Amino acid sequence: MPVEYREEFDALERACQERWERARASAAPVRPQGRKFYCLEMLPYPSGRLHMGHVRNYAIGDAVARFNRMRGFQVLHPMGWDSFGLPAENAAIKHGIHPARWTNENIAAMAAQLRRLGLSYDWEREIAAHRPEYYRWNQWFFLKMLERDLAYRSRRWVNWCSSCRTVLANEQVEAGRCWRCDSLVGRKELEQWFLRITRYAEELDAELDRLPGWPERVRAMQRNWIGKSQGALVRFPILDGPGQARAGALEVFTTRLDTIFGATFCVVAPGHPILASLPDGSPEKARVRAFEERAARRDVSRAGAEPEEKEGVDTGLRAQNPFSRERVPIWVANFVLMEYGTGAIMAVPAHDERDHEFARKYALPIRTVVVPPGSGQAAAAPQPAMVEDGVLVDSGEASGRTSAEARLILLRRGEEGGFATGTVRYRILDWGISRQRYWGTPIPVLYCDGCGVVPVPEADLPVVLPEDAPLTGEGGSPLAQVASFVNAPCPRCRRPARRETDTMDTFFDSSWYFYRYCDPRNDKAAFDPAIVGGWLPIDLYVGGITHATMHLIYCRFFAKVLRDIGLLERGEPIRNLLCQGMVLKGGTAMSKSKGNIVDPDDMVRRYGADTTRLFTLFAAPPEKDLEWNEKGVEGCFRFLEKIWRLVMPRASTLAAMALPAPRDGAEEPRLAALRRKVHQTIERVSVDVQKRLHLNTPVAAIMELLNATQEFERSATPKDGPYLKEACVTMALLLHPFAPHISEALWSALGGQGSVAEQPWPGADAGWLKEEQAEVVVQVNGRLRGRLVVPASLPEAEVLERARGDARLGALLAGRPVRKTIYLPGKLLNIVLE
RNA sequence: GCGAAAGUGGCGGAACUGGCAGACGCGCCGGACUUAGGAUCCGGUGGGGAAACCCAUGAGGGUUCGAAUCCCUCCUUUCGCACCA
Repeated sequence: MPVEYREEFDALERACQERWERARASAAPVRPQGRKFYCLEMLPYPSGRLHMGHVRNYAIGDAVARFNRMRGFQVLHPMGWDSFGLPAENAAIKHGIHPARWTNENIAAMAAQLRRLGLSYDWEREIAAHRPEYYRWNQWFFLKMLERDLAYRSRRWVNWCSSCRTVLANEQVEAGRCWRCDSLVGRKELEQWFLRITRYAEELDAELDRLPGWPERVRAMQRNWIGKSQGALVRFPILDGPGQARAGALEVFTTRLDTIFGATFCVVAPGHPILASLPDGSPEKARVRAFEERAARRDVSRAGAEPEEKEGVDTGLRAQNPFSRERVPIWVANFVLMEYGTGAIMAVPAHDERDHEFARKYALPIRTVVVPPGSGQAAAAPQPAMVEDGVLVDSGEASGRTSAEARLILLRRGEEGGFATGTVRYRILDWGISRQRYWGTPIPVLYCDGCGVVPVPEADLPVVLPEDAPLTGEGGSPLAQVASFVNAPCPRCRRPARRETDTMDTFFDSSWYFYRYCDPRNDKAAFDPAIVGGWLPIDLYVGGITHATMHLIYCRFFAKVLRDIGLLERGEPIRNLLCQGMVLKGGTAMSKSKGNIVDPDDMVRRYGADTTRLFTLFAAPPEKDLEWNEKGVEGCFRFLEKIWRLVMPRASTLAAMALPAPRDGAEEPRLAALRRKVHQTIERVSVDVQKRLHLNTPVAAIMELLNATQEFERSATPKDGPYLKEACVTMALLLHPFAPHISEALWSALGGQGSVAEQPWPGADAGWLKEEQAEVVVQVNGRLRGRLVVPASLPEAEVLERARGDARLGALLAGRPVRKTIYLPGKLLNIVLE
């Protein structure tokens, strides 16, 4: 009695994994020769336990990696750890475990889980962000950016999470709440290090159009985030204010210069510098100050929430519309943002909803200057605002022109007059990277009373994170309390200086790790550009959609910086991006709080790695959410059991046989049908994985082949052996990307030499893909009326004759003139009657 | 509101360039083997109809010999952005 799969899978999978490891089956060469494929999955945070989202992510990547290895590519498929960050520090505060120990133990546990899944990583390239030999290059990149004025220090209002006691990037604030702990985000003013990502805003935006291998929604999200908008800066001279006349001008940004003759007032944001010019002691100043204080208070908890009621006060300042020469009031109001544009706007209530709402509330004038094309002069103010482009009225020389023309005409005039400039603005802000945290990369600068900000010399890198910082969760940066770290001589003057005590945002770590994988043990440089040049770009990057705007913008920014430094050839590191869907249970994401977690270890114990992986691939296409279904898992397990039961009892017999010659069996329908199915399956699996990146349909195709082979086997005689063998061997090969362990067992049982992983991917024989006897679908007036089995090459006229000869079809066609026919050879005949 | 994606059996999903709707799996129904079956194997399974046929891919229209697929209008869901001037 042969061994059942149920009893065998665990030992079998472990044995395979040991063999692969011993044989270094997944090791990539230093430099690829010939065709290369860089297959990458997003760097995980070592939380300590794998979840199903990880398993799905890695099963997808591994299927693609194994497939391409068999296709003869040299595949780089690495894995590592995004091992700096808050949870390690929180664990230290809560349980008194040192972050390093916690992190290392978690890495060991998760690496063991990954190994048990049989993922084909080149573990010799493993990296971890918290190791000095890695983060030293963070520091080196930071120094390079400092040299190029891409890193700078600035005092700025930042998002402050009082629970995590740290600064958050805008991207880390979701609807006014901390992306990790979900508590309300406040504001605080701090000296921060920034990276000048805005210098690359234009390129980051423009190149989105040249990333055809990226999902449209990710590109849309990035476009939105970068927020490019074309417009003009217009200077409104200040005419007078409370108590006195004054010089100067208010600069506003607008994308609707065509509406400028309708600008009946200006609005500045709270905190706008012009407000400081109000004379102390004036009632206007008091009014404005009171308003600003109210606005600032509200700002703290409302960031990202619903827009609030528009409010403002008249500053008493008056400016002149440089186009219409009209005198307009300047207001301060809560709906204008200091962070965007110039922090000041011209308000055109007739043609902007927000301005309209504000003007109604405070009874400010509303003047129509754009009307829909074809309508005459509009007298009354539109209600609500008419925001679309149209034709201008009451706008001087631009009257009668379209909005688009008017924008050009007015801009030219403004430029000639010296009061307007065409410009482009971006919503994206510079990337604040300072974190008041311990478990991160120390920022390599010192502060010297004599020399100011002094970078740590390259030769002194890495600035190593001290081990003994007090982690209490209170106070500012833990490093500030480590005297032996803080106090260091100034590299320039040698006098006592203080080290920077903030650490880097961990997105810095993950912005360049995929270069390091190419050259992971280099201790002279972050990487050798020649080696990286051979492997990049990443041919497939698989990860969650959650990183669409943060990680995936930062790493594009890094690529451009590294290109400009001369380390990279290209500024876009990722050719194809696959954002896999979430793994759900009961319609929602698995989470501890919902108690709906499915434990990967548990699945592997009960069904094995192959089944667990197979289910995550089979149940849904990669980019869609996947609903976990235990019955579906059992279905996948049954599939592997069936193939096992088909092959194993016959394996030794089949192993002794030869495969059939290329055209053998062509005359006998049973044999031909099986061979055709074999080759059609090869074709389907190959095309779906390679061209469409669909992994559920290839699995389904192999299941079909199994069903066909089982049926064939039931009526098989000993002389059918070679054909049965061909089907079984093909299944063993095709299955390898999806269920690699069982494929090895089937392969060697069938007499295969070496590992399946080393076999060339089977090619479909074109001769078997063509059906010789084709089933032609016959339609009458576009409706399905019958089928005919005919030789595939039969001419149209004869197919029509046979249709007439068919009892049922003949009856339908009899006596009715044919207007025309449409014939797809071997597939379909549509007979259109009068 | 703006942007993106998606609506197909009881469920997950398939249908590549417009050409047999529902592959494959789950579930369900029936049968075989069995002391038993929640194991295994075989058969069936969109709806209506005795049948010929008819109806059916969110709704309605259109293009076409032919539409799940293309076009228009609308509805719903998910995601992202949201006072960005």
